[in-house]
Order: sequence, then C-alpha cells, then structure tokens
Amino acid sequence: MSGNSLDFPARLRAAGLRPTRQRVALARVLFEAGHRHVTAESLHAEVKASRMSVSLATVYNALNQFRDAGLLREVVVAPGRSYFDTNTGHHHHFYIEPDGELHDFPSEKVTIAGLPTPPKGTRLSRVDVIVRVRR
Amino acid sequence: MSGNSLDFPARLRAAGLRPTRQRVALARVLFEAGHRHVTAESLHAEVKASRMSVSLATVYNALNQFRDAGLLREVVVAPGRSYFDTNTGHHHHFYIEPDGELHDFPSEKVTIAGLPTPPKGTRLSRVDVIVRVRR
DNA sequence: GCAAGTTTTAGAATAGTTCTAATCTTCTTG
DNA sequence: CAAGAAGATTAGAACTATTCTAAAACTTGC
Ligand SMILES: [Mn+2]
Ligand SMILES: [Mn+2]
Ligand SMILES: [Zn+2]
Ligand SMILES: [Zn+2]
Repeated sequence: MSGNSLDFPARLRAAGLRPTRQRVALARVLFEAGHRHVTAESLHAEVKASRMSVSLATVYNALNQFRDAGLLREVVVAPGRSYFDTNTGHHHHFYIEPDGELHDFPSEKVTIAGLPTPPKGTRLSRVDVIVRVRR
Repeated sequence: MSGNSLDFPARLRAAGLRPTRQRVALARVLFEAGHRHVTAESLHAEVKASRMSVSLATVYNALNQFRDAGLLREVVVAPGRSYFDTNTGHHHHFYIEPDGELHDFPSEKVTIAGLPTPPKGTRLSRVDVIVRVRR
C-alpha cells in the first residue's frame, strides 16, 4: 500500500492531470524506479529510446505541470539548465561540478542552526543546501 | 589600510587584468559602495546610466574575468540568469522569490552539522545555503 | 459516437549568454 | 615617446535552454 503506486493514470488523475499517453509514458520513466534527477533533454532522450516518442515541447510542458502539481521539484544548481527531482521530500544535494551530476542526501541527520530570521515582510519557503564537490 | 582600496586600476592589475577604461568603470560601479549582487543586464543598465558606455559583451567578459580572478563570485539561484556577488567571503543567501532579490547573511553564526562525506573520488568545493522566502 | 474542452506538436520566437572578426587600446621596448 | 605586438572592445551573429503559437489529434462526459 505505498503512496506511490505504479498505476500511473490514477496518480496523474489524482494530481489533476489527464492521463494522456505522453504523460503516462513520462511518468513511467520518471517514477517507476527509485528517485531520479533529470533535465528536459535527458528525459526526452530517455523516453525516445523507450519506443513511444514524445516531443520536446511536451516534455517541457509535462515537467512544469508535474512540478506545479507537486509530483516533482525543480533544482537550480548550474547556470543555464534546470534539473527536475522525483524526490519531493526534504533532502539536500551533492552537485558534482565537472559532470553536472546530482546526488541526494537526507536532511534528517543535517542540522542547520543559527539561520537568521527572514527579511521583514517575507515568509520562509524552503532552505536549499548544495554541497558542491569536484573530482 | 583596507585591503579593498579605491585605486581600481591597481586592483585590476593586482588581479592580472589590464585596467582598461571599461573594466575600471565596471569595477567602480561594482566595488566602490558596499557588497552588491548584480546580473549582467542590471550592471549594463547601471554603467550606461553613469556616462561611460560599455557594450553588453564587455560586461559579460568582465564579469567572467572578475569571477575567474576571484574578485566576484557567481551565484546560481534561479533558472535562466546568473548573479554575480561582490562579497567573495564565506556567507549565504536569502532569495526573495517573486522579485529575484538576493540578500547576504553571514555564515559565522550558522552551524551546519552532520553533512555526509562527499561521494567517493570527490573533494568538497563549497557549501551553498539558499534560504528561499516569499512575500 | 459526438461535441467540447484539452493536449500534443512542429516550428517560430524569446532570453540569456557566448562567439566572431574587425577595430581600437594598452603595454613594452628601444 | 614612437612603433609594434599583444590584448580588449564591439556590433552583430550564433547558440542553448526554454516558451509560445496555432493547427491537428486526443480524452472525456454525455
Ligand atoms: Mn520553468
Ligand atoms: Mn559564465
Ligand atoms: Zn534530489
Ligand atoms: Zn552574497
């Protein structure tokens, strides 16, 4: 009884999205294995290799819709490209600079103490920790 | 006896850069007041308003050279644009999401405990903390 | 099955950034 | 301080990631 069933049409419907062939194919690639970090281009290449072809515009549309629906989270670590993360829970990232690889690490064991209060008139939205490493 | 004198030609030379008219004008705008966070476009607009005109290509060249020389640091917080930061010391950022504003906060009072060790074959390069807030 | 609303798509458009190559400036050397 | 070499600036073209447009193809509820 996992909250993340493999019935992708149902999961899309639950998120308020019509389960079109393209969205189901993308959801399958994104969610059927463990957590993933993809770019629009990498996902497009992957889904193309998996028989069903989906246009790049649709990949961008789906990634933005999935993010807006809370199925994905967007991660900005490098100028010029966005990553989309199937892990929507609290966690942080290693970013391996030369190859552009992202790895999760849990936020549970990490303690951030002494953060100042947000500037006047603002509310906290999210705290991102990016540990940049090189080979 | 500040390490950051207002003799911009000398500072540029010390960084291994020829003190051309354009670079001196940009350095003045960037470094003569306190710490700043600029984008290429915002710096271009600012320097244009200050009498001397500098092409956008030169602004990009100078920002990249200043960063490579250690005079600036590049901050990636939003998809599609880079910020350049005149504060090159250890510190972290508030990012005010709707308006794209960046504010520093010192890393001295912030303690990050329990960070996992970098993946095999990698060395730590930098830890970025971005506190995203909205109005 | 049909109509009504949605989605997909190819290709055009846009935004931020980098590149090209001609011109101009700065520096070195005599 | 003049001349030449090396380096910098610039306009505009090119490039990359992403979004937009509008026409054709789907999905859905009846
Ligand atoms: Mn987006
Ligand atoms: Mn750059
Ligand atoms: Zn992640
Ligand atoms: Zn800063």
